[in-house]
This record gives sequence, C-alpha cells and structure tokens, in this order.
Amino acid sequence: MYRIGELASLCEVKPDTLRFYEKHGLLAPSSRSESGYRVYSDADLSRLKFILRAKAVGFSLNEITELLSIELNKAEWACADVKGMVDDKLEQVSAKIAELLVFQDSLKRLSDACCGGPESAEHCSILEALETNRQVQAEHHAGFTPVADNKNLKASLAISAANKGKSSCC
Amino acid sequence: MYRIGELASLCEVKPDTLRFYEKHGLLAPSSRSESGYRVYSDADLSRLKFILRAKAVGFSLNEITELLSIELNKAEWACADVKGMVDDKLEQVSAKIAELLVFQDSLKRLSDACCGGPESAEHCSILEALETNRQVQAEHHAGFTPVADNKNLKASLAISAANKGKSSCC
DNA sequence: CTTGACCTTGGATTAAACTCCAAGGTTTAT
DNA sequence: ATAAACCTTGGAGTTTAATCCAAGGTCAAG
Ligand SMILES: [Zn+2]
Ligand SMILES: [Zn+2]
Ligand SMILES: [Zn+2]
Ligand SMILES: [Zn+2]
Repeated sequence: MYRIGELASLCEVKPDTLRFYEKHGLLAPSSRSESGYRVYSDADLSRLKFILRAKAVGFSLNEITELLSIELNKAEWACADVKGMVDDKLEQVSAKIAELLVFQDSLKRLSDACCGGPESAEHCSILEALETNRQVQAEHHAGFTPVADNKNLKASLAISAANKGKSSCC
Repeated sequence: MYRIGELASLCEVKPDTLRFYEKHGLLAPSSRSESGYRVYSDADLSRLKFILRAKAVGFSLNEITELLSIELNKAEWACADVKGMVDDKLEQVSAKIAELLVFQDSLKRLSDACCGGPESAEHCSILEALETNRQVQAEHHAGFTPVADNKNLKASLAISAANKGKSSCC
C-alpha cells in the first residue's frame, strides 16, 4: 500500500500527475485512508506501470484509456482489435520517419553547400536556397544514409568543415 | 499570387493557420490588395512549404522561426553561423530519427508477437507485454513465449487450432 | 506543542498550435 | 442587386498533459 507521494516517487512521476490521471479516469487509488489520503495497492502500481509503459511507447493518454478498457474486459476484444491499434501507431511512426529522412536529406544538402567560413552570410548558399527555395543539388557521392548515425554524421560534418574551399557559397 | 484561402487550400491548411503564422512571424504575405486582402507570392508559397515540411517532421514553430530568421538579417551573420544552425538542426533531426527507429522497433515486436486473429484478446501478447515488464524478443522468429497459463489451456488450444501457423499470442 | 513533511481540494496556469467567433467589408455570379 | 463566398480584425476557446497555487488537514519527531 502506497500513499500518493510514495507511488509517485516509485514510478518517477509527480503526485500531481497521479491526481491528473485519476481525474481523467486512468488510475484511481483503490482506497482511501481514514483521513482521506489516497491509498494505492500493488494492482494500482501495476496499472500505473501499464500506463507509463504505453506512454513510453508513444500512446497518448486517450489511446491508453482505450487500451485499458480492453485490458479490463479482454474477453470482449479480439487480438485483431489490439493489433490494429498497434499497427496504426506503427504506420504513423513509419510515416514520420520517412518525413524526417526527407528533411534530413535537405538539411544535409544545405549544409554541404555552405562554406561555413567567417565571411558575411550575404551570399550564403543556405540563405539563397531558403529565399528562392531552389533545391540544392544532391551530391552524387554523398548518397543518402537512411539510418541515424551520429558518429557518421559528425565525421561527415568534420569533413565538410575541412574542405571549406571546395563546396562553398562564398 | 494567392489570396489567403487559395494558399490555404493549396497547402491543406486553414486560413486561420496562415494568420496565426503571420502573427507569430513565420510567414507574412508579401503584399496586400487595395482592399486589404492578404496577397501571397510564390516565394511565400515556398516559404510555407518549408514551414510545413519542417513542422511535419516535428520541429516546433519556434525552431522553425529560428531557422528562418537567419534569412532576415543576413548581413549580421557569417556562413559559419548559418551553417552551424543548420547543422544543429541536422543533429536534432538525426536524434529524432534514432528515437523513432527505436520506437518503431518496439512496436514492430509487439505487432509481430500478436496473432491478430478474431480470437479473444485474453492471451494477447501485446497486452501481456504491456502488463509485464518483459520485453518482446527481437527477431527470433517464435521468440515470444506466452506465460504458461494452464487455467486456460482449453481456450489456448482452441485458438491455436484456429491459427494459421503464425507465431502469435494465441 | 510546534515544526516540517506530507496530504486534501478546487481552481488557475502553462505551453504549443491552432481553431472558432462576431461583426463587419469586398467580390463575384446569377 | 442581392446572395454566396470570400476577406478583415481582435479576441476568446480548444487540446494535451501536466504543473502550480492557496488554504487548510494529518502525522511523526524532537
Ligand atoms: Zn554559407
Ligand atoms: Zn560561405
Ligand atoms: Zn492472438
Ligand atoms: Zn494478440
């Protein structure tokens, strides 16, 4: 049995957050002390962990409410329903990744086209590209690395910083 | 040249959104008609597209403002500044991609572990994974083994009889 | 018996990014 | 010429997920 502060620190959230969850029907303490303190059971702890896990995996509180309603009455739902929800989320995430990769690519092109020197940016090719929205040419050799890799990213940045004169705006 | 509604429907946003962007310094129409209507140019359209693309991949409007603000006072910036900003964004994008890939992976594992059939979700491995702390195994084809539950052996057998050979929860 | 840490409530505030509204002015089409 | 469909403005409301505040009640320690 836990008081609100105990449960909160146990799960690394704030008491206010638990009251918020209660107000929104996600998690109510299974009892109250004589003096009115919220008292959470281990089942409540499990439920909170469920909520936090789902949240960590990117579900909104509304979606989690939906998941919890399945949890409460599993027998009335099919695997298809549950899987459908996850697959929807998966599709959203994949779409977002695809968009990010496009954006990463255009930022890379912008970066590569700029000399990065101390000169006035008046003729900076990045700014020119932003103003005119002219696409900066993709570098034939650079290709497009689809996976985030900070080591490679830093290396490539270091390299492009090193050949200032080569691919520059100024 | 576009009026606000034209530009809005062209980019699938609402006129209100464009007024909001204007109020917050992201996109001002390059002129006004005699009667005071906002008139957007193709450059404005391009700028809007940039904004929307950046937004679509998770940049806040503040970040987008920062990125676009370089353009306004070019002379006060050096190429190094501009490029540094772009490179910062690039790093952020890469970090976001990495995060999303992890998320995508865990969703995939959840999805793969579920049969997705019309059976009761009582033993759905997605729900089990959310209920427990156990990670769904990566990659190993039949890796996910549901917790032994002899109580529901009968149901379990019935369901697996209905299953078409997929590695699944049921 | 007082201090301090905890708890209660309702309500206010935050932040981002819209979204809607009222009360009018303008264009366009029939 | 009059309605429909735009546009203008300022301001208020919405959503999500908290977070904070005020005013007070409870509890263990010194
Ligand atoms: Zn430059
Ligand atoms: Zn330069
Ligand atoms: Zn199943
Ligand atoms: Zn399932």
